[in-house]
Amino acid sequence: MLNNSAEPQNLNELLARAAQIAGLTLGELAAKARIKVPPNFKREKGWTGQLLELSLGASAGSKSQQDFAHLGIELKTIPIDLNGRPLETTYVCYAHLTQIAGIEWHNCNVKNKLKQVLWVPIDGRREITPCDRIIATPFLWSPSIVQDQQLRQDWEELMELIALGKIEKITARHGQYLQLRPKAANGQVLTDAIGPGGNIIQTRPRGFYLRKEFTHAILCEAFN
DNA sequence: AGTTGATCATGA
DNA sequence: TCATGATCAACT
Repeated sequence: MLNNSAEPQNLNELLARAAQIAGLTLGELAAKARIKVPPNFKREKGWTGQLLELSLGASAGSKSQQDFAHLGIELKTIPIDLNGRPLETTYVCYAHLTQIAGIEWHNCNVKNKLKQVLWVPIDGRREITPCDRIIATPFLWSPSIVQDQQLRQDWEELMELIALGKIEKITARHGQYLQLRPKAANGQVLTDAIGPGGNIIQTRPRGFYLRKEFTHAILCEAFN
């Protein structure tokens, strides 16, 4: 998907653009971008996120940093139901499983990614065809002191297990707000990780995800 | 293979 | 019914 939209030069420009797409369907926004909407997301799972990047002028190709790096803002679409509840967990970033010495909460990818997020809630009910799904009101969010602490606690617990070579003991049930789950093209993909004896083992790549409970709280305070 | 964008689909 | 574990696509 090509990025033919100019980057917003400042925060107001970005927020103004975001406000303008509220209420549109994905079909209407796709028409503006001159791209086709898939009948479902069985194959193009990240299509909505890419449409929004394109429409809001996110800097494409800039990996491992925020979508709007010059503004320090990350863009996240989030599928919701009629009650405004999240339908899916939210991917944050890839989890490094080796060479984690020196990585602390204050300088980790999770904290950096979530410093400022432009959330774009979208009616994601599966009974509605992607073309007709309506974009709700986008809003800017930064973690509160409490939220930062919640994420930090889970992150530190997970990272400690990883550092102790217990990656294979970690399941998605760990962490109250932040969880670790497989993140790869398929189950055959392997990457290095720390083994039980401090040796290097092969395991499935993992990613950090925000639980629905956490994002629901974010949505609630935004629309209370 | 790594990392981004995520949702799918099956077992519990 | 729903979360976990698996998977899909693009790009590097």
